[in-house]
Amino acid sequence: MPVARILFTLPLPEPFDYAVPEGMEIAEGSYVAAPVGKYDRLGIVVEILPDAAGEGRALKEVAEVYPVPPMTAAMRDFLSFSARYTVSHPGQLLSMALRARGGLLPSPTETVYEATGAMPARMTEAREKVLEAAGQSDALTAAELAQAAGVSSGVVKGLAEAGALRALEMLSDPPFPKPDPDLPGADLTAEQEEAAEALRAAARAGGFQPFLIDGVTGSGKTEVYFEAIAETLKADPEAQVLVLLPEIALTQAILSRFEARFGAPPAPWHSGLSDKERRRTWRETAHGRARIVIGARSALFLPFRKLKLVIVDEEHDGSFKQEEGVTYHARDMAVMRAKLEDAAVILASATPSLETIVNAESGRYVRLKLSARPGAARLPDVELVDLRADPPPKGMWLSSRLVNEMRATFEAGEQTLLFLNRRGYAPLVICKACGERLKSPGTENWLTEHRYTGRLVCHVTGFSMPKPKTCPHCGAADSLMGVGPGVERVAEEVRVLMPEARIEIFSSDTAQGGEATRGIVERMEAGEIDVLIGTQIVAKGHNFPKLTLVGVVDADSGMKGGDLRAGERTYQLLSQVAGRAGRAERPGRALVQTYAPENPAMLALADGDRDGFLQIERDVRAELGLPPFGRLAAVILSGPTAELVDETARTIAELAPNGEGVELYGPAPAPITVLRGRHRRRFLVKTARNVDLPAYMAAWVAKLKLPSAVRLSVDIDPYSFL
DNA sequence: AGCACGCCGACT
DNA sequence: GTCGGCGTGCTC
Repeated sequence: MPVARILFTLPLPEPFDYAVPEGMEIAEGSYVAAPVGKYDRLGIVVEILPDAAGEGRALKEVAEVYPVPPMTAAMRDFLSFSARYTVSHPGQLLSMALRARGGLLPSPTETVYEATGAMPARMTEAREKVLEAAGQSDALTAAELAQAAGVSSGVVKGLAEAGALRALEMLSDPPFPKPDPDLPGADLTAEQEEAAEALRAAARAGGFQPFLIDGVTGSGKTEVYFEAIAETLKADPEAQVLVLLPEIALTQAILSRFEARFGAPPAPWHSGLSDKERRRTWRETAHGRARIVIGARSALFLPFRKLKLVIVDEEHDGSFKQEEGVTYHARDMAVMRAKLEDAAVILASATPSLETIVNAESGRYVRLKLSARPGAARLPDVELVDLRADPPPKGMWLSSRLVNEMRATFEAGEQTLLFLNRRGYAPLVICKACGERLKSPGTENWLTEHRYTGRLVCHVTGFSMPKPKTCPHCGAADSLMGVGPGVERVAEEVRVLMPEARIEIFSSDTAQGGEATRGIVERMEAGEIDVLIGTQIVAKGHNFPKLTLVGVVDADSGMKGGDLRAGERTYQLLSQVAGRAGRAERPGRALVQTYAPENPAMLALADGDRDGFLQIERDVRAELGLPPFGRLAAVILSGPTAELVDETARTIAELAPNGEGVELYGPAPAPITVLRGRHRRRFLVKTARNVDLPAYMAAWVAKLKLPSAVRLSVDIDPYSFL
């Protein structure tokens, strides 16, 4: 009997061996169930050993082979690579690829009803309503039909018995309609056509090839990559395409654009899907029938049969970084997946990340530049406001220059967006009597005053308390004072300066959940808001036609603050926020308030000189040996008490292997010091570019024996490290 | 992951 | 005397 070596979706130390019963159809990559201990568990066959391998061993038998085409070797390689790269267990990566277990079995069927045209012998009001509902839409189930007609499902049954409705068995997860790559695409400009042709040529040639589409908003990036999709689908009738987007960009609008171009909507994959929708997309992808899949970062782990093209749109977007559990960056993993699949990969952005720019300039990626189309929104004129020359009055934050522009904008019936990346009223509370700075318990984090809720909040740990009447340090009454600007305070200032304007705050405090966010966005679109004051939440994918002025309240705060990507993000944020401003006939302007107008990064910003700005960023990172010129990983320890975690941190620090070109920093409190009652400490590991960082991390972790209450997680390529 | 086995504290 | 806490080890 042959032996199947099976990797399970369990944290077992290695794949386990099972006997393959006579007559069982099994292959490498087969999805199987086999007994582990008491239960049958899900796994995949990673290897089939010859008959002799089972001799003299008491092996259990494979219980079941699922009727799904075996996982491809490329996908299995991708999972192994990802497990090694992220310093995670292979079984954990396999679970990520098997998120929709229902997809392993054929689609269930359901009974649906359609009108036969015959009238029942006895007609009632309820029966009429059902027949009317049945005539209006495609076949519905009894429950759906009854609900549409507002009657009980007994009426439907009665009509079926009377011969007026016909029962049909239908798949409850039907295949997706086939996209048609031969439908005509958009008319392309010469520049777009040139880019599209480069992509089409790659699709025809096949094989791994990475591209960057580097084009400003409105330059037609989507139309250009649509051509790559069309050519890929034409070149091979089995080829599949994966399009990754940030979760928030997965809107009906983008699905409609795909449908308009290919005559059918793509198969969707994101966190909001129901179980049914999820298993449908999974099954259709695994069988190779879903030809275009559009999804958020986790779609990267779908088991395609023949993946020939991967697109990462908005590749700079921070939400491609998975921060919990298995931490990965979907953009980087997408490139690796494409490589293992021998597929083309297209990264697209108006503000590419520095990593991607460096790859493009070194020639690893083919760069396709798209400039703005005539008539499309232009990037706004950016003007620096020197706060040393035009300081706001004491306790205020807006310069006279900015206020004058805001008034003029308001009088013209246009909108202003003020950008300040600080939630709440004031980022610091001090006591006028004794000078005490109020901090979050057990940390050095300042408490932020939130007037709206009347509380003091720690934005790092989530600690919050009502604002005390007296100073907790010296006991003085009414002595606590908020220092520095937050969006609430700037809103207060605008209310005083422009009492007639309609003002709203847009931050994660005022826009909890999609509902509230949509409300603000709709009011802004409808012109019901004159001044919107927002944190970085405003940068996300909105288009406000009447927005013509963007004011950056404190550009300096974004540039410092210990976060490696702060400068880069400020630039991206600003060009995105500012990019929303204005139309062709109403050009936008951006006023950027700064105390350092001579700072080269600020000057590049003012000139709209993205390449110059990136050059500065690149020099800084190269100097410090930071990504993409070096590698970073973080180790996070968490446990029930600070003492236990600190002690564990000291022990594991001593066990860190010495490595050439490896620097270890920490332990230090993690960016989120206390999370769900667990205290966290963090190490940062910085290595030279040529060091195998995952191997180093794995070697370190393997040596450790932690107290059971302490958990350790490794974050390769950490994104936030304030 | 789940589960069994096993060794110490307060209960019918 | 036992019920049950979770630390440790095992699953082909």
